[in-house]
Amino acid sequence: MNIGEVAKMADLPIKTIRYYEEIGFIQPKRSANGYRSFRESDVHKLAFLGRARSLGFSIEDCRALLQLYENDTRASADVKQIAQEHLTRIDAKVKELQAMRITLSHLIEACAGDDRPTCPILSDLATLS
Amino acid sequence: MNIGEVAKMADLPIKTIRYYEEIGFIQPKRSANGYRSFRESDVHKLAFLGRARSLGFSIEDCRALLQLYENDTRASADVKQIAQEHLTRIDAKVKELQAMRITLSHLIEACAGDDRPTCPILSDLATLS
DNA sequence: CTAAAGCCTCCACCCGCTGGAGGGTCAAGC
DNA sequence: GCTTGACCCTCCAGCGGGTGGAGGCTTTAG
Repeated sequence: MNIGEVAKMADLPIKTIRYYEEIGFIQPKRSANGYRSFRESDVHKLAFLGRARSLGFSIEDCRALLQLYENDTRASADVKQIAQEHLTRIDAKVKELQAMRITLSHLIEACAGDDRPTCPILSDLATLS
Repeated sequence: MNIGEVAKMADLPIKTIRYYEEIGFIQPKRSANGYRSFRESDVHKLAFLGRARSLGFSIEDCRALLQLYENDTRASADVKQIAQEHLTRIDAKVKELQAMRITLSHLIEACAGDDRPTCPILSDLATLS
């Protein structure tokens, strides 16, 4: 399979697939013309990576997950730990964003949003903490 | 004032202040020895920027906000619009993270997390969508 | 035979800093 | 006067995770 077909099957941009090869996620062979030649298993790996990335796992998490995926003697505890740590990071991020959200929505509510210069949003930003 | 003092007052890393000069947020003069020489107004601007950044505004948002801040004839509507758009982006991000969170927490719950290789997390990731 | 589509490599860029190398300057203590 | 250490400077590289484009092959369709 050529890269274009694989890109459609794994639902990933061509550039991303080449990048994933560069960082060692896959090692497709080359045809005589220099084109990458992908196997079914590459498509599976790429789909796996795409799904993991869409759940927000970092590239390094993906690398670890991929290794576990390919390791028959893995312990599910190792997978769970990676996922758990990632969930913790997500929760932290959500909290951070929600804190911003609250402050911001209060400021927006307080702002007249007309043609006058007085603005509680700017006043807040200008406040020395 | 030298950069170190300013960094403490505005609660920003020195590197960040130099970067903010580089991208045109401030234009401190130079002393004879080549050191940056900051005014009170620079400290105010930097604190403003720090606060805006901590609310998640992008650098380009900050640039616009700073211009409005310094413009006596601004319309608060312009400020409000920037804030509103930013809030919308935050909401989108929160939703995205929460969707990940839900999927991920279900998978984690379903995973035994022991020394056996069977793992619903990996099974899910490997599922072709 | 030609045009378009597809593939290749390589390099630069995005954001918002951050770290480090390799240096000059200044204030305090001896 | 000299050293030490804290400051300051510039310049370059790198983070994550790709993305865009230039410039050039190859393959395929008509």
